[in-house]
Order: sequence, then C-alpha cells, then structure tokens
Amino acid sequence: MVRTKTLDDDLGAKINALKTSHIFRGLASGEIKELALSAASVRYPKGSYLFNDGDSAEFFYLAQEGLIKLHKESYSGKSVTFIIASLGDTLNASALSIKKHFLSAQAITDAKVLRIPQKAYWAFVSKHPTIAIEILSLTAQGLDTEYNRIVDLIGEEVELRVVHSLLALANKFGPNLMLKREELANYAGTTTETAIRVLSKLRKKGIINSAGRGAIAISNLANLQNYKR
Amino acid sequence: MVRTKTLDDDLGAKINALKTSHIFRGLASGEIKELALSAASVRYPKGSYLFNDGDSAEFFYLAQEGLIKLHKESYSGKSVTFIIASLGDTLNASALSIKKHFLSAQAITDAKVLRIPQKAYWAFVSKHPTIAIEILSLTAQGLDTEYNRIVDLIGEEVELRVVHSLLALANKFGPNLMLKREELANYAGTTTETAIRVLSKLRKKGIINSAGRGAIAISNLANLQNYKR
DNA sequence: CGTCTAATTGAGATGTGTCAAGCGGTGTGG
DNA sequence: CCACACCGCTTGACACATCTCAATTAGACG
Repeated sequence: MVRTKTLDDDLGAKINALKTSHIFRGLASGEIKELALSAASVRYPKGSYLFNDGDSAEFFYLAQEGLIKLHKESYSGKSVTFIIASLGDTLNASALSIKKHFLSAQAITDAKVLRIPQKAYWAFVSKHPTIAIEILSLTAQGLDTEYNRIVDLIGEEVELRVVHSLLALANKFGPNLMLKREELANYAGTTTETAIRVLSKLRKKGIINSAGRGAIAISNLANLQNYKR
Repeated sequence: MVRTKTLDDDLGAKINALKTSHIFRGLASGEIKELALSAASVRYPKGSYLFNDGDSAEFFYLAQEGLIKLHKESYSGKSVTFIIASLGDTLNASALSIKKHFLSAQAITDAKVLRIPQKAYWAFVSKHPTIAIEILSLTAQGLDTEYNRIVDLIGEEVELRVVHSLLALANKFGPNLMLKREELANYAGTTTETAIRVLSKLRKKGIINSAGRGAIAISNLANLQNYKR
C-alpha cells in the first residue's frame, strides 16, 4: 500500500532528523521513534517568525534546513542576535521547564524545522533522564557563551567584538559566511556601519575578501585568530 | 557520647543547609542525608577566592553565609560581576556536566559554604532525575537573565542599566544594599565614577539615600521601577 | 589624631553611534 | 532586453555618551 510506505518513509526521515541533534545522539532508533511519532515537519519562508519572545512555548523546535536567527529586541528597539541555528540545532531545548520563549525565532533563509508539542517532549524527557542531562549540558554551554559575550561587550572594543563574532560564526559555518553585514552587526552588538568599517579594515589587511552581497569570505583564518588592532 | 552527638548535629545542619537550595527542595530529609554525608562546611575570609574561572570543577558549592561574587575578567582586565550569591544559592550547579568553572567565585564578606565533591554530587543527581530538571530550570533562568542583560548592554544607556541593576539587587537583597559603589559598577557593567554619577542623580531625585560607606539605601522603590531619565 | 580606603566631582579625551550621501549589483516590469 | 527601482554596501562628517585621569572630600578604624 503506497500510502503506508510514504508514511513510513516520513517517520524514518523524522527519526533521522532527530538524530542530528546532540541531545538525542545517545538513543537507539527504536527509542527515538516514539518521539518522532508526535513530530511534524514544518516549513517557514524567509523572514517569517516561528515564535516570539514572550510567547508561551507550545512546541519544541529542531532546525532541519536553512538558517534561523534567535534574537531579542531591546526596549528602545535595537535587535540583538544570540544564535544562528542550522541543521541539528535545537531552538528552545531548555524551554522544557520554562513556560515562555525568551527569544524570538525568525527564518533568515527559507527553513524547515521539526516541531514537537511540549507535552510529548516533556513526557519523553521524563522517560529518558539521560536526555535531561544532555539538555542541561547544552544550556550550560549556552550560558558560558553568553558570559563570554558579556565580558566582551563590557571589556573590549567593538573591533575585537566583531572579530570574535566572525570567529564564532566561522567555527560553526566555515569560512564562507552567507550573512548580510546587518546580521553580523546584530550578532556582534553594534551598528551596520561600524561592522562595515571593521570589515573594511580586515579586507585591507587581507584577512577577508568581499564576496559580494550577503556574503563574507574569510581568507586568512589564522590572522583573524590572533588579531590585534 | 558527646562526639557522636555533635556529629549528628553537624549532619542535621548540613541537611538543613542543603534544603535552603531550590534544587533540593523537593526531597525528603532522608534522601538529602546521603548527599549531606559527603558535604563539608568551609569558611572563606572576605576577599578570598573559592575558585577561579578556568579551574577544573572539583566541588559543587552552596552558599550558606555571607556574600560571594561570581565574576569574570576580560582580556583587558575589566571585571564583570554576574551574580552575587547568598544563603541558598548554588555557585556552580550546572557544572555537573562541565569540567571547568566558567566564572570566578570570590567572598565579598566573610563567607561560609557547603562543599560537595563533584563525584558525590553527580552520583546523587543521577539517582534523582527530578533534581536534574531543577538544575536545568535554574540554568535556563540564568540564561534568560543573561540574555536580558545583553539586550540592556547593547540597547540601553548606562543610566538605565544602573537602575536595572539596582532593581535586580533590591529584588534579591531588599532596599538596603550592602555594596560598594565599585561592586555596583561591576555588576552594571560600567565604571565606578559613572555609577556614582547616576547615584548622585538618583539621590537628587529622592530615590536613594547615601547610607554611608559600602551601602546604598533605596528610599523610593516605586520611582525607581518606573524610572525615566 | 593620622592614615587609608571609599566616595565624589570636574575636565578632557575618544570610541562609537547617528545622519547623510553615493555607489553598485540584482531583479522586475514594461 | 533594457531601464528603473530597490536594497545592501560603503564612506564621510559630526555629535555625544561614557571612559579616563586627576584632585578633593568624607568616613572608618586603629
């Protein structure tokens, strides 16, 4: 029966998708299957929002395709990007115990995610305490990252912050970043103009190439790593 | 036998101390006892360090008396305070899965803590999955706090940041803060001088009183909460 | 009473945001 | 297929918030 077959394929795809996440790595396919059964694959067009800061968290999200920006706006309207999520990244793993999203999620390219109702997610984690530890580990790492970002924000000048942002992004996405200058600026916590000025300086030093609109190519990673002024 | 008696008292005190933490609230005394058995009560004089950023995390710490500052220094030597811990606060709960401390802990008054070897802490948490969830909840809250701090740092001016810092501290310690101007400044992510200038302004508006050295008294909390300029 | 640390205020330097203008590539509609 | 419009990128000039440096005052403590 054709219909059954496609459904099975679908389930298999979901199981594989779940396995791309660190937090489910330790489990056997059989175990994951239970969770996959309540998962839905959903597409979001570029620019659209998956959820907003402050919304009640109804689903657990796992990125499958595209880039999703996790960000938040200040009272005065300035947007800060915390995470750019891609394949295998959870968008709100720690929302387990928290009722509200504390960031907004916006697709910056066309994107696809796996979406699981909180209740099913919670039940699954309760049944597999190992996963709770994985989530904790992930959340703690995130906390460490933010501590470092704050230290940077307070103690270092913008130039270095932009460099650090580039390094963090390159570490995750490789040396060819498909990001607008504005995205980089939001990530580094500065303005587009200032980010561009830093990039111009880096270009003159041969550390990056202008790779056209919406792209930044790091050509000399080593020099970026021990960058001084 | 006197010796046994004092030991028992000691154990009882440790059990009670553990109960002051949110993460152990759900457990019965009998269950906590196991953990208390491997706990040691340790004193640290004002100014001394419990551990340093980057050290391997050998113990789990719970604050019992005094104030302990969790902070980190930037490469350029600027110190940022993240948390001021007091009775019942864990200093490194999420270090469960992390091998290294990611903040430094320094006593800002004479302090007393409960100290538990990582191994015992880990074993206990493994045995009580509920606690892992509590720790996760705590860590996630911490993450939310830091997200908000970053948004503040990037989007708002110092004046407002100092006000927010005062509110956060007052929320935890009450309107009479026993902190030096310098501590407040580190917490708000600014310099001592700038913090003082903001405080002077607030004093002129009747929102705070100068309560002498090492103290800040908030006299009008309501006005502080809806503070504008 | 003297010393030491914290608090306070001033004046100046400067990094970074803001505003404004121009350029260039890309896509779209006539 | 060309032309026009839009959007992202880039650079310049200027304003200003905040840091830095310096000097003074006040309070605590021996």
